[in-house]
Parts: sequence; structure tokens; C-alpha cells
Amino acid sequence: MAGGVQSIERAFTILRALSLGTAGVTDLSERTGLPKSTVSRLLSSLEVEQAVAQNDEGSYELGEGIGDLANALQGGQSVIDIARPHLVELMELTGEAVGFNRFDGTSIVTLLQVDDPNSSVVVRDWTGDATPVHAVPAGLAILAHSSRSVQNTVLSGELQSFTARTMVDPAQLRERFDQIRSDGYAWVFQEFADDINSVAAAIADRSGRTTLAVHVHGPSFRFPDGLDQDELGLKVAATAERIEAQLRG
Amino acid sequence: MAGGVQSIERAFTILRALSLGTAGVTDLSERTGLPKSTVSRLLSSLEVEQAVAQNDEGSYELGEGIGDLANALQGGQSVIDIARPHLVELMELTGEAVGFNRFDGTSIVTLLQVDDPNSSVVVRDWTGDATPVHAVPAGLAILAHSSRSVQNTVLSGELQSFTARTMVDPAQLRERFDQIRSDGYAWVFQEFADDINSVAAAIADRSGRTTLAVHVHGPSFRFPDGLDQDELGLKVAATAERIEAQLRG
DNA sequence: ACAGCCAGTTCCACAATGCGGAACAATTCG
DNA sequence: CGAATTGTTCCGCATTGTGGAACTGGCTGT
Repeated sequence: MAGGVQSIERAFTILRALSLGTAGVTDLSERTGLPKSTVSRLLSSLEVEQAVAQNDEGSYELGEGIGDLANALQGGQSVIDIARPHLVELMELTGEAVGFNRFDGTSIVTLLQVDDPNSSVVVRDWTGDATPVHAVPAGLAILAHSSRSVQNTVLSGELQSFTARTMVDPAQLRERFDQIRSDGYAWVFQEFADDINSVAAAIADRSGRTTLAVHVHGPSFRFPDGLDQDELGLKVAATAERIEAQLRG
Repeated sequence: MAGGVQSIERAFTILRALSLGTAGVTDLSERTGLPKSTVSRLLSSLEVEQAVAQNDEGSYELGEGIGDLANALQGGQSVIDIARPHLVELMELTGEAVGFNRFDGTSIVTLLQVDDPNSSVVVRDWTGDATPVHAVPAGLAILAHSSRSVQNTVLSGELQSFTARTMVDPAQLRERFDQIRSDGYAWVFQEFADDINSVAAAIADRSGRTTLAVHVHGPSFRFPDGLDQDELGLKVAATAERIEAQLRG
């Protein structure tokens, strides 16, 4: 392939320029030969990706997102690999399927799902799929441990109802975050789908930001019947803590 | 601005997916929801930027370029800020203008030029400009300390003559690299421009790769007359070593 | 040896997305 | 207050990025 994707080339030209020090739009424009408006637009996109950050004077510098990526580069072992044995253990403990999730700023993506091999009726495989952050316990648990601005961003958007039980009122959700932080886990009953119940606990990633979560879910007709909800919640939270400790290294 | 640059968003989606572990094109396609051909094309561009690398099995993982960017993020102080006092000192020592350069894989970019305030006839300001790697001493010094594959990449391209003295023969240049490594510096006399002479020494950056250089240059009619070329070369090399030591932290 | 499968790559018509000049908004300084 | 400077936004347009399909190469099973 002769030429690459120009936008990506330009983005990295800007990132490399910023790796030499804080710079403003005009300075970057002169140094890269790109028009000011192009630089500003690219920086705006890079900021959404957290690859750059704008300081108080309006200048730009590299952002945490680069450090996050580099942490993975240096770590060697993937986050999924680390989480997997813990998920298997939790699955065996509960007899239900277990999931590992990541918040990408917009939705919850299931990175890994470990199903109970003894169950014949199971919740379908969600690996790789996105679910709404406000309607699944992984999302709620992560939001509960996120900064005010992350919460505000999510709660200021349109929150869709998936069932009659989906909670979409921002004030109610904020109170719910308080409860989740106090409990250490989040339960969701038929809020995303009428036939799914689930409990999750949040995990801070290597950079210290809470973007991951582990959950247990099952069909509403049998889960969580016969299990103590508090006790199960605490087991999920304990699993989350073990994963988190191992991520920290 | 409502929507960002889609290509950049997609590129970072892929980078974040890879931060969770090595993955192939098909896997990434499923996980990101992007068509295989799009993923492949974006990966190709990211590879040129060294943000990803392809392993022997054809799968992709994060590349060194991310670590390079992160090094700057963690360092806090910019490379230019570190180099500046050393450049000023070298300028005062020599009475000529001094430059600090970076090799971006294709050409040499002058990041900073410190002029002698007492000179009335000076070489113009090259800050932010690109010069041909094979015709300026900074380029030659960096290439001399670069891997065989970097040298091959440059020497296999078309090497342009700028003056009657520009060296463009790859075999001759390879011998010259040997001499430069032995000397510790590189002199260029009227090879890029008939009225400029210059001497440079290479600097390894924080990641250990030799991508930087410091040079002294002046108008051919007076530089380097009256100065011992070996002695000046060694002074430039000493400045390079001091910058390098400080970069290493 | 051959066919099928699977993975990553390349091609190309097309339209969507990115572009850049110009206007805008905010801040600072004389 | 006006000018200069900086970063941001707008919008017509065409270039760039797209994605389906074909291609290429390697592996496996018959």
C-alpha cells in the first residue's frame, strides 16, 4: 500500500511534536506545516481519545491515554490473561457465567465471558459486544468510582430505557452511585433485558483509573434465587480486588 | 465540535484493543466492529508510525512508538528544554550557530537553533525545517549510529545531489559511517549548500535509539577557518554526550 | 496432490469524511 | 479602545477513506 491514512500520519506527527514539549496550536501548525484549523481539529479528536490534554493556558501536551497504552506495552501480559483464572474461579463458585468488562468512554464492552459448562440454559455470549453503561451493573459500578466529569458526561446524554425497570433519572442514578460505593458492588435486575440479572464490581486499571469490571450474570428465572445477594456481591468485589492487585503488579 | 475525526477514533480503538494483548486482523475486526479491510489498512498506517508492530505469526501488538511517546510524557521536561543550555554553551564556545536535530525516519528536522548574537552574517534559521539526512552532518552522524536496516532504508532511496560535493554513493557513505563512528562526529563541507559548513554528533534518545544530533554550522567563507577541526568535532561530541547523559536521567 | 478453510492484504468505485480558508471568540497589551 | 494574537468553529468541496470483493499464502485433511 503506497500511502497510508493521512489523518493518522498527521495525528502522530502532532503527537511526536508534543513529545518534545508543550505547544500551542499556532506553534504546532508552524512546526508541522499543517493549517491551524487542521491542527486544532486533530487535537480535538486526540483529546477525546485522551492522547493529548489541554492545559489552562490553552496549550496542549501529551495525555494519559498514551501512558495507558505504554503501560500495556511494558506489562507484557494482557489484562485479559491476568483476569481469566479469577473469572474461572468465580464461575465455579457461583455456578453462573462470569464476564470481564471495559468502559470505553461511551459504553461497556465485554472483553471476556466464562460460561458454566454445566448449565444448559445460559445467557448468550456477549464477548466483544457493547452494552449501555447505565443499564448494566459493570457500567454502574465503574461510574460509581469515576470522576464527577465522567459521570456528568454520561448522565447528560440520553439514557435509553430497555425495560420497564431501567433507571434513567440522573438524580436517582447519582444516589445509586453512592450506594454502590458503599456496598462495593452493583446489582441490576431486569434493567437491561427482562430475562437477565447481574451483579458487578469495579476494577481500577494499571493507571489507577476505574475502567474495568467483573460481573456474574444469569437468567432471571433462576438467578440469583437461592443465593444471598449481599454475600454474592461481596464475593464479586473480592474477585475484583484480587484482579486489581495483580494488575498493579 | 460534534464529531471527531473518525479515522483517529478508529485508530485509537484499535490501539486500545491491542493494549489488552496481541491480536490478529480478524479478531480485531470482530472486537471493534470494523471491516477486516479497514482494520488492516489502519494497522498498516499505525505500523508506519511505529505505534503497532506485526509479529511473525501475522498478529499485531503495540509498537515502540507508543513507548517513545510515553517516555516523553513521564519525563515531564521536554528534550528541547534539556538541550537548550548545552547548545548555548557550545555556541559561546565556538562563536557560531548551534542546532539541535531530530531524525524522523525520512529527514532531519531542526528542533532548535541558537545563533551567535555577535555575528552579523549568519546562516538562516532552520528551526522546524527538514533537511536531507544524507547531506547534513546531523543526518550522517545519526545514520552512522543507527541499525543496518535504518541505513539500508535511507541508502536504498534516491539520494539527491545538492552541490558538486554531495556524497550519494551508498558504498562510499557506508565507509563514511565507519569513519564517523570512529571519530565520534561528522563534518560536512558544502555538501548541502555551497555556502554552509557544519559538524555534528549524534545523541541517543530516552529509548536508547539514536534519533537526535547537535551541530555547529557557519558560512563557508569563515567556518571552520582558524579552528582545529578535530578539536571542534570533539567539543561537539562532548556536548552530545552531556545531553545524552541528561536525557537518560 | 488437491480442495477447502482461514488469515492478512490489496484493489477500486464511490461518497462520506476530512480539509483549509475564513470568520469567529476570547484574551492580552499598548 | 483598537490591534494583535491565540485557539475554535463553520461550511463548501474534493480528496481521502471506505468496505465489499478479489487476491495471496499457509495450513490441514482427504
